Amino acid sequence: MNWNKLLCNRNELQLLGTLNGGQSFRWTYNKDKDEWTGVFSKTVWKLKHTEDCLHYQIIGSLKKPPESNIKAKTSKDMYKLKYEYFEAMLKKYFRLELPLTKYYDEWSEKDEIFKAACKQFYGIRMLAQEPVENLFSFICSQNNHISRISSMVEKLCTFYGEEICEYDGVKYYSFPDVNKLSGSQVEAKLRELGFGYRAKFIQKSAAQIIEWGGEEWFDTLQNMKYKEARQELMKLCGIGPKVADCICLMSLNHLEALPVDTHVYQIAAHNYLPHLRGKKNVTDKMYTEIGDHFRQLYGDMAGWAHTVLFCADLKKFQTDTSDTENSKPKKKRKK
DNA sequence: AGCCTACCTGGGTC
DNA sequence: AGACCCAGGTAGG
Repeated sequence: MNWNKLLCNRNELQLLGTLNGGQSFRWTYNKDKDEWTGVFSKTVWKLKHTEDCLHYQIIGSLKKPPESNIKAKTSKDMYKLKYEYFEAMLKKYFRLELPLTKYYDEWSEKDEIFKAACKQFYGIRMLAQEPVENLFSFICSQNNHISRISSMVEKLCTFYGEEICEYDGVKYYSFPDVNKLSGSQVEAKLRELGFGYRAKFIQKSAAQIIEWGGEEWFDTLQNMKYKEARQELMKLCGIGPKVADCICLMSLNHLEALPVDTHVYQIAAHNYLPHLRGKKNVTDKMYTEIGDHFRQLYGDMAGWAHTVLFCADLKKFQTDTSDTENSKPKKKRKK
């Protein structure tokens, strides 16, 4: 199979931070080959980044390029059509039309802390994910570890998605459609699979979304103002302020949405809002204050900027803990 | 409105 | 070895 490629330098895209930074849970890295394998848009992708190009392969797909009007379809024409179609999907997923280096410069100018943090964390992109996958993945994320979230997302795909292809002895599945998750037996099955109390949230939210128009409901959310879309999402069972903001930011194109979780709270309290230090948990009031602070600082793409900071705070990306340990919560020992 | 606490589960810590 | 704590939170009181 041939690699296709797109011009894209390292400052414009870093695959590690973007694909393994807690936005999507479906990418795996092959260290020996320096390749990423993952699924989005019912398509299995393989990605690799060299100095100035993003290389990609289509391993398998349930999607078909639209029929063209070209009369003489040579195999070369067909090949070209196919790859134009998939390349457009890839560009959209990574938002490659947006000039990231320019944004980094702007955020650096507005904030010295960002300027220092971003050096090691160049090329962190906000993916344009599919709302359905994004929503159900982040229902799974609550009060949970990334390793367990990933395994739960894979279970959803294996049990309720469609098989796309088999490659190197591994079967790949699409993320399920909403109606597949809305069945009355879904909660019991997910409980059995170890989803815990999230099982009910998934089934109830899916049923509610179907009632409100299915996947088209997400289109209406995209066209709303951020705050309105957020309010609508929070009407679903299992979606609170944080997950609603994740969905707004990651799949509804509301880039000012800024999810405040324990990490972001720690960053904010340590570096920006000292009066919030030492609180036991994030109240609604604090949540709003932290979000508004960053929106005021970075402007209308604050959520993207915050994701870069979030990445810099994630333990797995830290090569040296000495410069960041103060941003970590102190271990409490209770006897 | 704003502050508690229970909640499934699995991995890490002491 | 066993009882904690904690994890990209949320619903219900």
